Amino acid sequence: MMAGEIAGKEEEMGEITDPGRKSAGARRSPESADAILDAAEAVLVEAGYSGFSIEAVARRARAGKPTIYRWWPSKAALLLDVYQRQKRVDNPDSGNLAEDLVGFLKSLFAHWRDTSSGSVFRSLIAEAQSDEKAAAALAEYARGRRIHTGQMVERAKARGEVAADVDATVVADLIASFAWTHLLTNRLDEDEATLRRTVGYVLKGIVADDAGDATAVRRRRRRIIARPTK
Amino acid sequence: MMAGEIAGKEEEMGEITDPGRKSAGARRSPESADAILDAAEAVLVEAGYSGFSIEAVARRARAGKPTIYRWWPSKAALLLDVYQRQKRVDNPDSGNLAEDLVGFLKSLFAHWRDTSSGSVFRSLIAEAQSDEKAAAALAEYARGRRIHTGQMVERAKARGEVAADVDATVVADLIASFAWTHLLTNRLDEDEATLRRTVGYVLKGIVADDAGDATAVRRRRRRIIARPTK
DNA sequence: TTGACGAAACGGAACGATCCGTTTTATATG
DNA sequence: CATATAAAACGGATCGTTCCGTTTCGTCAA
Repeated sequence: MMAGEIAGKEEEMGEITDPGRKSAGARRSPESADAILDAAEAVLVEAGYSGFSIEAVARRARAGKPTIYRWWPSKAALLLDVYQRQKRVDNPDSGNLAEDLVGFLKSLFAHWRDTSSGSVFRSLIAEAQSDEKAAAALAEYARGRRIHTGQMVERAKARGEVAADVDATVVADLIASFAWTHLLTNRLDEDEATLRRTVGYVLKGIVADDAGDATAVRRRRRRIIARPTK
Repeated sequence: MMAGEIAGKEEEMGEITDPGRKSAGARRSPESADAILDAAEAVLVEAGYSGFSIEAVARRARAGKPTIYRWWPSKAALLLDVYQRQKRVDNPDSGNLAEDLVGFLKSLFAHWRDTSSGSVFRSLIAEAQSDEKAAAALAEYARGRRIHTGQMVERAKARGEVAADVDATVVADLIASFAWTHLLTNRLDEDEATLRRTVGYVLKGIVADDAGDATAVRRRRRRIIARPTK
């Protein structure tokens, strides 16, 4: 589309005013792009986020800095592309939401821990605190993931496992928040019992069963209270 | 007392035409420490995290860089002290956990949004991704806050509002995680309805009331499933 | 078809600015 | 005298940009 528009404009200019020859020139090198992305990942793995710089990536990739800046305006943009090219964690679909959510967290933590994706993503979050464009891109990405993760909840709603008025993206936000802070605070080795307990609290709540009349009244009114305001 | 002393000194210094502080001589200067912490906060507010540097803080505080490095080994350490000197958000104690948690989130979001503390804390989280000491300090701080926030849940347990076997720090972790990601993704303006809904999901869960026998059985077994494994 | 041409991309080098963490210098104070 | 301080300076690193020579590509004329 964009390239086609530019080509069209060039032809118009050629007909109207200037018989000069116009070449499209050299093409971008996919090999260079891949080498830069590979190098970015390698530098992050080997030198950590504090050792990550465009200079280091350029050196590692045997690429010119202007080449990197031509395609990626910032460190954050580069990190985002590195993260985007990495494999995504799938949503389990076991027919049971607790199993799905626990399985999802376990897979996500293992993925973040065992590959470079954890380092990439936490670096990206850090960059987003000082780079507005990165912050916008991260917010957009997070929005998409909330919808995707929320599909597990939507399926549970369709199965009648979860109340019909539950907002799946709010639940997904809770689960993702829990994962993010675990990543940011070096807790990707959380034990499964805690994951199960946490998921259990979200699914079944924490209110007491036998607290007495006050709680019983509260439970009878639960539907009303939880009714959406929008 | 302190402010009065400084005010007097400013008048004296104005007369002398020298804006610098008096040296405390062969003693540590509390004035310098305060000036540095004040400057750190001001630089962060005015220039954002991307404009925050030890160089800028030194310039602003009219302090030598060695002086800063003598007391704070890193940007993160400085940011942590800036955050620690700021007012803490109190735990509401209304006798109702939902109100307490919603009130807590509202206060925390407002605090982070309306003062520099939000900028400080998110910068600190970002620093913790590249500085191991900062990461350890942040983890320690987060641990303390989980216990503190968990007191709202402990009180609810004592009231019989929350099941006795609920781990208060896990609940606090969920709430804090939700807050952290809101801070990191520029969502401190979240509407109260969403806060209430989120807190509601944690307190009362999201499972369906009338899903049929499967859910009823699950509810009868809930106590067993939620039994702690440790 | 071949060769020349101009445009664009490339890697490497260099640039001026800024910051880093450290050392040096001059001054003030106990 | 010993110590802390602010200011200045230091060598090194990175930033984002410009410059340079070379390569690649599409176009055109012979």
